[in-house]
Amino acid sequence: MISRGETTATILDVARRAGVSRTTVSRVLNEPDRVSPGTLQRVRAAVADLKYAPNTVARGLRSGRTGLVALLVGDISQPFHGALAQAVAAAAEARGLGVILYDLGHSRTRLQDVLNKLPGQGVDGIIIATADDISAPKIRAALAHCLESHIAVVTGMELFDDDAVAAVNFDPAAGSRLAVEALAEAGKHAPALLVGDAASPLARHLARGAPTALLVEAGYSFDGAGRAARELPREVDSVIAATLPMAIGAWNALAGEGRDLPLILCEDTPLAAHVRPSFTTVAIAPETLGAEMVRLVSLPAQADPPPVLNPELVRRETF
Amino acid sequence: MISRGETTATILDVARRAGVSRTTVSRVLNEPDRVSPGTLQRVRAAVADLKYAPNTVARGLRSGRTGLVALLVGDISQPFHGALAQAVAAAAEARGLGVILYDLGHSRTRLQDVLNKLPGQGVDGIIIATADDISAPKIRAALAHCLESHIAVVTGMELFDDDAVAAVNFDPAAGSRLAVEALAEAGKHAPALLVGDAASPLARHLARGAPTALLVEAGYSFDGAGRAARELPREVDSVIAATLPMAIGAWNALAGEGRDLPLILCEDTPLAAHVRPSFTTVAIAPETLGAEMVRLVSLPAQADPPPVLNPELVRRETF
DNA sequence: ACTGCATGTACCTGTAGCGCT
DNA sequence: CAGCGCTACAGGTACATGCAG
Repeated sequence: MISRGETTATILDVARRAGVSRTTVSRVLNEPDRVSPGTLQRVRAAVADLKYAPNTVARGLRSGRTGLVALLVGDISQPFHGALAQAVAAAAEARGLGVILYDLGHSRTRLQDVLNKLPGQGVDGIIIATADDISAPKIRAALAHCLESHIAVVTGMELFDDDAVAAVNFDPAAGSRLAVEALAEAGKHAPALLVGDAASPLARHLARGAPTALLVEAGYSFDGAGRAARELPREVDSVIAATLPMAIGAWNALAGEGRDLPLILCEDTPLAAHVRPSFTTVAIAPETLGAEMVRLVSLPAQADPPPVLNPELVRRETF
Repeated sequence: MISRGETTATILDVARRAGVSRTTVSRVLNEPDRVSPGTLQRVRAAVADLKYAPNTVARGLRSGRTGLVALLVGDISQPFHGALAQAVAAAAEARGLGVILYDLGHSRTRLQDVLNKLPGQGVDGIIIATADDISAPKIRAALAHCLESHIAVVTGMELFDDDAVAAVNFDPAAGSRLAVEALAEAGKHAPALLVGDAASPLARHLARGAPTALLVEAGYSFDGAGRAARELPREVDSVIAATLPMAIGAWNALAGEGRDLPLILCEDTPLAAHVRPSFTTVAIAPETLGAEMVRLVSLPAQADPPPVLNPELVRRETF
């Protein structure tokens, strides 16, 4: 049924068919203003006839831009990262960019390996969408090499102070602060803050916004959060959780013990609204984050500072 | 991208430093057996000295292989697709391949657009991990074009009978059959089968394995499944659901009406085990599926037929 | 003539810079 | 200057050839 045989058309085929040179075809594609209407039309007809699509590999070799962006996520199987990847893919598509996916599994050595490999891969930009600590010297060195190779680098939050690396202007502390305030208004003054890795920048940011909260490290898993929740001191009267799986794990563990503490989740994902119970969140929509990351990565290095993104409190069943 | 003469060495720099020709350096990298031990060592030393990494764009242009595989998913924000993407990324990494992510949003026209673009993108393979109908003539034509361009194509299940497109040897009907049998043993003989899109191959496969079940189309969303569940006839005594969000939506809707029907979910994802209630599944682990897809896509076209993957019943709280 | 190893050169497909009309 | 073409690349790999033993 599906047959093979013909080969794909090159720019030369189009040029011959339209009776022009390769250069002219190239111009029709890249600078149409500089081509006369007549040739424009003939070339475009030839392009359509032959179903010509420029070979991005060849283009990349000559121009130095591949139209590819690397997306580095901590763990793509987590609901939030899935939603974020979707947003990034959509925003990238809108700008004619492709997205290469790298799942880090929260591993620092893996991050380092990937960063070392990327300059040779010919990507135009790197989006680091992990909340893990990436300040190790070897990682900094790898990042520096990427920047030397003129690859734009963007992080999802302020991971370290370095002007060369753009960061989305979103402070997780604003979210945890909002959560603490909302809980306080409801008379809850002793929240626990459940984070995956206490040493991670995300955890430190969240803790900064919730200085009164009891910081608890629970790993990123359901079970870890469940165990941590069961060991929460009696005086803890509410919970702020970093990720949805952790929130679910903690909630189920507490419910199993008959403890019904209000809980606020610090990330937004469609699932949070639809699981039972649905989770109250303070967060930024993944769509917003993804779009902003892609915008930053495709921007010239020293552009105006990114706009501040403020998290929003969405009340649902857990608080 | 990579600027010349500064930080990034080319194969010519290595060749000069080692006192050999470019060809020899190339061979050291690609066919080390064909190089004498002495030169091998000298060239490798030069490579290390200059921290040389081959430019994959240039390599791709000449060799026609880029080491990139396109992963087309129906909706990456769905938990199952996230887990699958993770598995695919891991398996690809193990074979030295990169993964370009395309989110289709269950749109046929989007699939068509992507397939039309891929031959020019220089990908070596395409993994179609959607369960949607892809048999439209225009899509077939686009697929044919990909195959003509010597791009390997793999689907996650039998989407149509075509030898040129490899498919994972997994029959969803085996899963739904298993589900029906398990329910029957428990005295449940009138299950409803909740699918996202009744016209999709997945739905048809599942229906084939569960001919006695009432087929209900619910869209892929929580809410759609909830509405569909509320309208289930009284005689329905159990539910088989295609996706986790649908299972959650249906379960919550039924619970809201005090109806407590046993439910079996036909896809596996970590979340299924950890939400409350945890969902009984008949499925194949995403890791297995992902690994198999990558294996098939990196195989020569007419290799031996893929091994049969059999779904497994995992009992949890919903049945 | 056959082997083992290295070299030379023609590509792969576009785009940049400059030149011509 | 507008409109288009020529040619030299970009950085590798395929293939044919060269040259010892």
